[in-house]
Amino acid sequence: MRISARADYAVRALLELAAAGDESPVKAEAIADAQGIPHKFLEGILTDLRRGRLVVSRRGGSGGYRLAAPAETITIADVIRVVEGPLVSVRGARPPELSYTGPAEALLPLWIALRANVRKVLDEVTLADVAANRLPVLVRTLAEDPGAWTNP
Amino acid sequence: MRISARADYAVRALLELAAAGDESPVKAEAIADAQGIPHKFLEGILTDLRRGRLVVSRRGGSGGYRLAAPAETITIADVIRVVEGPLVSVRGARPPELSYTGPAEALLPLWIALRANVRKVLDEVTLADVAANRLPVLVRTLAEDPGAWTNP
DNA sequence: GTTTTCCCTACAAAATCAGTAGGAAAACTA
DNA sequence: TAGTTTTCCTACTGATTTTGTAGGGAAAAC
Repeated sequence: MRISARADYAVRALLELAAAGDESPVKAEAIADAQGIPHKFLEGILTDLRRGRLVVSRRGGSGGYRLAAPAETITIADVIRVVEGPLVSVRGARPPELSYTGPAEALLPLWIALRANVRKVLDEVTLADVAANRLPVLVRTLAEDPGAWTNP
Repeated sequence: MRISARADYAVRALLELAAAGDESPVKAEAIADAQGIPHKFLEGILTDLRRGRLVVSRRGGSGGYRLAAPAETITIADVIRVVEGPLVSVRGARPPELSYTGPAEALLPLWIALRANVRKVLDEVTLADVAANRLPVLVRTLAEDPGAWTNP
């Protein structure tokens, strides 16, 4: 289960916009520099985000990108869905589209539960939460468990 | 965040072994037929599972595969780690290896929390649980929420 | 009218995914 | 011992996805 570079970059780009506020747009190159993202690659990602209505853009001298909605209303799950598609998929299909037989029958509710627990984190955290370093209590609790940081 | 065909097939193959019990080994072809998995592809997966010490094999007439340990002691996370590597990775790296700057700093604890919540499901469910359709209460509860089955 | 910046298309190397093919080695059976 | 069965090993292939790069066109600001 991997988060692609596209998704990671998309979230970081939006966090820069969330931090910049609503006064003036931020240029793609400024975002790329701030977060160390290849600038032409980022442009493609920003196009996806615009088509997904998460950002609005303006061209010209004092142009750039702004969030299309308040940072408090955009969740991390929203971002991943725009750039990566479904949050969780199994063999390219969403869990409800799968069918299992024999001893594997209970796999379907398992994948559903997995997706539910992923949503519990990504659907609850907004860009504003991350940018201000104020994660919801549930998420803080999960992250504060010492075992959560050890590798296997 | 996707579960690959390899991982899905691996879990289903092991569930067939869990259901078969310990008496006699199950042939690769029998597993492939039972679960509708391409047989030569499955052979490669079973090799991984053997190298990962999740199954043992025997050749010849009455050969086949058996679980290397009781089904109650092998978790779904174990299986995914053997065939896919780390449970959750971001841009190919495990969360603790990442570093973020500026407004993205709180992304690291977020990915850690995400991984922790994935583990809460996959580390707690064993092959025996799924094969017998007796998922742990936590997982049942997650899967029974009606909203968990709706797509976006 | 010039500059700036987004916007669009096309391309491409590399990795991953999902298999296939053919046979060698080992174990069992008779 | 000979023959059958099944795992085990190596290699290969085609499709898709990922992660970018290159070059220029269109709109907006100044």
